[in-house]
Amino acid sequence: MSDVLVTVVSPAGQAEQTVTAGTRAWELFKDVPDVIAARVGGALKDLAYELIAGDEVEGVLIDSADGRDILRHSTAHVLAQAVQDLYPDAKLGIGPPVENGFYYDFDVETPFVPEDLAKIETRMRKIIKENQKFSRRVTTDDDARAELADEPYKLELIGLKGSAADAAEGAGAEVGAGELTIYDNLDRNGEIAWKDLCRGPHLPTTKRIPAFKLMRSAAAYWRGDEKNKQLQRIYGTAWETKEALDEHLHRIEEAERRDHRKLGRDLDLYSFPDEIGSGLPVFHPKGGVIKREMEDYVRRRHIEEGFEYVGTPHIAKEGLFYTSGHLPYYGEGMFPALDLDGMDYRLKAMNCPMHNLIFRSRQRSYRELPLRLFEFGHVYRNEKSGVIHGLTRVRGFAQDDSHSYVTPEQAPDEIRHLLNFVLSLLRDFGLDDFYLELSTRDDSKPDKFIGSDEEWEIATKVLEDVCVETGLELVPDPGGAAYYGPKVSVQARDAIGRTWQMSTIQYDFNMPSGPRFNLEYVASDGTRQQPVMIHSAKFGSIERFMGVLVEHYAGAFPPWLAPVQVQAIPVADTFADYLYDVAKKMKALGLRVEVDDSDDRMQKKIRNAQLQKVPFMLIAGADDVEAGAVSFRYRDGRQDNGVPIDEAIARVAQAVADRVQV
RNA sequence: GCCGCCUUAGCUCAGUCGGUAGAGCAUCUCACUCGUAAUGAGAAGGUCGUCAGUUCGAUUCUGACAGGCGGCUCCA
Repeated sequence: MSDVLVTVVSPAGQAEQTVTAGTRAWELFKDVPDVIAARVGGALKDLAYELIAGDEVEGVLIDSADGRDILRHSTAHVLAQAVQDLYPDAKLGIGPPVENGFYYDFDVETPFVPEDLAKIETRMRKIIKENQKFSRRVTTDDDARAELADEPYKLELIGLKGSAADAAEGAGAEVGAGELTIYDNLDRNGEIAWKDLCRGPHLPTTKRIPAFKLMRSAAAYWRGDEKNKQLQRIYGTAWETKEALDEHLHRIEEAERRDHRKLGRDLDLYSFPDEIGSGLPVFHPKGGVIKREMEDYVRRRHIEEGFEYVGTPHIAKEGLFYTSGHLPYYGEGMFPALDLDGMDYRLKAMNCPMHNLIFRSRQRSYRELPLRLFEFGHVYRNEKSGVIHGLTRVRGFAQDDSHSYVTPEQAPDEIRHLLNFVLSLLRDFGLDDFYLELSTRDDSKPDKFIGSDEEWEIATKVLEDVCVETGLELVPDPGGAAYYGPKVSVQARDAIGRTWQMSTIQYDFNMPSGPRFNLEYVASDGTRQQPVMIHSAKFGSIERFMGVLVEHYAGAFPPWLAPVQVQAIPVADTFADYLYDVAKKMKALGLRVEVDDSDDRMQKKIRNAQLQKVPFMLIAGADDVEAGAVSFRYRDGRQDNGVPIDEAIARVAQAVADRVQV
């Protein structure tokens, strides 16, 4: 038997090793139980892979990103096996790993209920305990079709092989671009217990699944297209250890604790009255404070950055939205028409048409450009009922919307200016971890976009160049553009690592054009030229941004945003007047102070202030009165007693002015 | 919009195998005047999401609708 020379790559470095022909990858790693797959020449392989001369082999640890994907994908297989054991008529869809877990789609007669999940989970544990072996087998298209004749969705995937990754998210996990493979699950006797069309790789055996949990079931359209049948999707999660699973479940609890819908109720910020309608929030006084602080600050910053504040109505004659292209291209997103004296009016879904009319209200000179119009424009969008979600997805909202009218030459600078402005604003609100997404046209759907190929190319290039300059991560989003132009969106990561789409900047050569608004300015040579317009929303929407801030801060706002900045608490009733005097001085500086003069005991008042997440508690009793001082208690329980009144006031005022967290 | 689940007091939740309901917190009243996360007592509060149907009788069973939740699709 001949020997083969392979290179083993490990964190320690590379080492050449001679093994006998027929040696399998697992033999290189038998001392490292956490290795569950191999990376050979960059490609992931099963541990059963047979080494050939010249291979560069690296062990894949179960707790690495690739290792977790493999673990989760294998767990998805176990899920599918369990489902078909219990529901033999279930047809298989796809079952890829996703962030923090996996899912598998099934076509079943009756949808799964929570009790079914419990049953399936039990069955899965049994399969895991049986220590079934994942065994890879190469097949041909024709053989696979014969073997999987009862699996209509798998047959469809075989037909899509190679382009599967484009055809449906996750389908690439089933059929790769290369050869077609089936994985057999072999029981102790080597009998095939179950099998699935799959690209792999997989764990060596089911017993290598250390910890998993089924999370929920839901419907999902086959291949992500709402024209297709809905399959029943089961979501689960799997981890390298029981501890890692527990941590994951704990993180989910933490996210629930921060849910802005719950905190909005607890902190009396806003509500969603049924009587008004789905997706139409109302802001209570405390939410109103946050909203006003946000608006005041952003309005001021816009003016400092050269924007002019304008105002436009919520409703307009329908013709305007034909001119803008909204009705033909965005019609299903708009509310139905209201008939007034035989004339159809529409609630606006975007502010740009109105701003264009302001631009067009008189002749414009090149000397005025860039002309920057800005407002908090309230827009109304007829969102499908199933997508409405707290403040982050609503039907009526205010955009901090601006339109910059520029010459084509000015466009790159203006976009740069806007992007830096956006990022600085988000940082001011405490978000400082971003990436950018560049949404471009879907060339296969020309009827969804207006304008020429050349114009799109220029616009996209300008946006891309500016994005690259920022040095931030840039993620492509093909097909995500607005109908009138490509878009950059700023995605911000919050305190617990979730990302939110906030700001957008869009380059638009279409609306100013002849067939639309026919916007013009007089150039230095006296000719009439068409400006480019750049749409930009910094928060995206005030509502969504507030929702994100609530979750980011878990309701514990920095003082400048906190609805109540100082809660004054007398140790006993007799000290209330003393605190009223302090509060009066603070109010004179514009600070938001409340004195709790209720009948509650001070301990209860502290508890209440704590639950309301007030940044400063100001406590005063006999000791403080005697010293002309007050005592601070902070949200983390920290105390600072006997602070002279003037110093205490200055301390609060400073924290507000500096927009810092305390 | 689609699929599943859910809807009992302001909030969180019990409960009624069909005979019109209960707790804690919050609210109000009274007493207590207290040094860093819940003082005590009492009161008030619900046509059990809405509308139909079955029934002697429906909060409970059935259906439709509305709203919510989790996904899918979509999106600021």
